[in-house]
Amino acid sequence: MSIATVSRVLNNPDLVARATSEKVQRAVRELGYRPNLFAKSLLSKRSRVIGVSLPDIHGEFYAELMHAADRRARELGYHLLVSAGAHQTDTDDATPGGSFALDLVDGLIVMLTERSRADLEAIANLNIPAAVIGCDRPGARVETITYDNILGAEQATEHLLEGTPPERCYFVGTHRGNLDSDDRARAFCDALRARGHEPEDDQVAYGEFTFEWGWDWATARMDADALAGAAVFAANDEIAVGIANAARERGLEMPRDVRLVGFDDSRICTLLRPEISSVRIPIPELASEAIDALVRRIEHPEQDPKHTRLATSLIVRDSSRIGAGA
Amino acid sequence: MSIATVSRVLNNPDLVARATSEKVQRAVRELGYRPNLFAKSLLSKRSRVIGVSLPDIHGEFYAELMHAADRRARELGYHLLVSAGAHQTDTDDATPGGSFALDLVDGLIVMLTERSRADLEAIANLNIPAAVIGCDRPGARVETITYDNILGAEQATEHLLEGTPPERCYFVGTHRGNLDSDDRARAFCDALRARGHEPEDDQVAYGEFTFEWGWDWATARMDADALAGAAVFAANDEIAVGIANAARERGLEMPRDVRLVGFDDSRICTLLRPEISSVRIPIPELASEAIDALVRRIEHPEQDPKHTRLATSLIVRDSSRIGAGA
DNA sequence: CTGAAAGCGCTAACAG
DNA sequence: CTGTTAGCGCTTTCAG
Repeated sequence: MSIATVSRVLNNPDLVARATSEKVQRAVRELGYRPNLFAKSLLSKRSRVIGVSLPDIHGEFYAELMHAADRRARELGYHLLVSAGAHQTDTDDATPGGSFALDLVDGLIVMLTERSRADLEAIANLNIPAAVIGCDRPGARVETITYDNILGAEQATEHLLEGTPPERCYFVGTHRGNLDSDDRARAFCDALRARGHEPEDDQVAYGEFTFEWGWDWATARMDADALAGAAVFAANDEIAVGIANAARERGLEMPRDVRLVGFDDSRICTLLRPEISSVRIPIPELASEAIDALVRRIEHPEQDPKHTRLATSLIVRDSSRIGAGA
Repeated sequence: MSIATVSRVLNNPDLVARATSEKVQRAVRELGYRPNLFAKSLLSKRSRVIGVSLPDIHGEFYAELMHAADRRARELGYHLLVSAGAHQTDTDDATPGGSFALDLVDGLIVMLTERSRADLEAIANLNIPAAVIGCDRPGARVETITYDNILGAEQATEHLLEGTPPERCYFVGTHRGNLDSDDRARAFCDALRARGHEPEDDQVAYGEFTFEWGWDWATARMDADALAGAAVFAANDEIAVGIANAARERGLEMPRDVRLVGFDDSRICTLLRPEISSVRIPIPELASEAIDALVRRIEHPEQDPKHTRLATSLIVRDSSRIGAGA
């Protein structure tokens, strides 16, 4: 019985006689034989491993995304190699450990959150099948999967504008240059302009994606006695929670004195009282679309990259509800 | 210039003349040459990839653990291949995709949370370097890293007993068979017994690690008018938050009417008002100890496996503080 | 110090 | 249908 026959039994069972096939299969089972993947990959140039490069993003988002991505990947017979920030080290001086993963992996999913980070071009130039989450540009030679920040932010702002005059509406974001926050800020401003109000400088604030920043912003406004009667759109839920807690500490009630909407629709929104309105991002879909897109790129490189954008949707809860006085 | 020389330049630079070495290095840079990892691994039997198998645990814990593990792994030149539940499929009928990862990986980190899941023996029998988080047994042929549930639960219970009589103390856990919850329940009961009180059946409840279960448990107790004056130790923070919200809904105040301690010290504890006392697990240490242990096992298989147990510590906040009336 | 040659475990092409 | 052979890209003897 030759070694080639064994290989055939394992890969093209039809090319081999029933009798021999069964004999081989039995032997395989008894000896606990398992083909060496390195040898296999050396030949096929495929590892069935997908690399996932994430920024150092907020815990819950990361966990949900990875969970769904892992699920979809294993359905398709792939495994996930993760790293936070692998992509940076690749574009910088390539450390042995840093560039290492690229050669092991059939393709790369990169989540981009900053305008300054290595952009789509750089990723396309890696010359490896790639799918980018969170950033798109028509004509890019990589798959892109985004969520519609503008849509969600528009809905949130319109909702606030229904019960609050434009000059009393505020946007509290993270630093300029963050792709999500910038989009949301823009949609917020556009919605105000559509009502004929040009946003003042102090209506749009830039800080961090943290509880503390939300708290500090709200505290500063209250010190100036300028929060009561306002409607606030926070660029994520952490900021929103900071604002909510600061407001309550000072005796302001939601939605009576302050109306509040967050972004991400994370677990915390329904754990606080009142529950916090937020814009939902379909994270599981985001993850599985990214996996599907990348696998398509890996297995059918001849097809043109697709650019997918997922809808977001405002979930209205008591923190911003009109006529839900305490 | 021969191919062997290039190999030497890249791996044993000292075995080659300065001049040639530099010529090669320049060429490498200019041509963007990168060694094929599959060929390398085929020879060395090493991929510098660590597999991480996680149960489907709560998001935040998972995210923190992975984050710290990734960090430590890359410091040591390894990459992380994650999957939730890969280990089950390996012990069950080995699907092509399921068993696949084992051959690619230099070692495996498995987090165990259930008594019924494939245990330490099964993992040791995989015949691959392994480190287990969350479960230990003296003499096991794998590295184990655990956190001291007993210590933290003891501290929590003692703290509650300082201000509340033993017969008014309650433990609210997840289903029996969960390693963490069972340990914490046991420590709770032992602490009560040490005060001469044998815990009643209704003082220890088993449900799920969810907000809803905490809410339901608290609601049922309040329906029986039996929560006021109680001190509750919840097996995780989600349960604790459910209890906290249910209690507030019915006008009970913490810590005046109910005292509450959770477990995990997650973000939510400091976002709610009052802030929730909780037992802290040192997740980053847990992750890096696991990586270190596994890498030790991979690189020095001759050494005996170590069994590490990390301390936990009670963080007292307003939800349980004695004399912190509302 | 450098080149030639063998071989890691597998699959694919080619004979038989 | 099955065995023989070549070779994937690298490291490592072994000569020179």
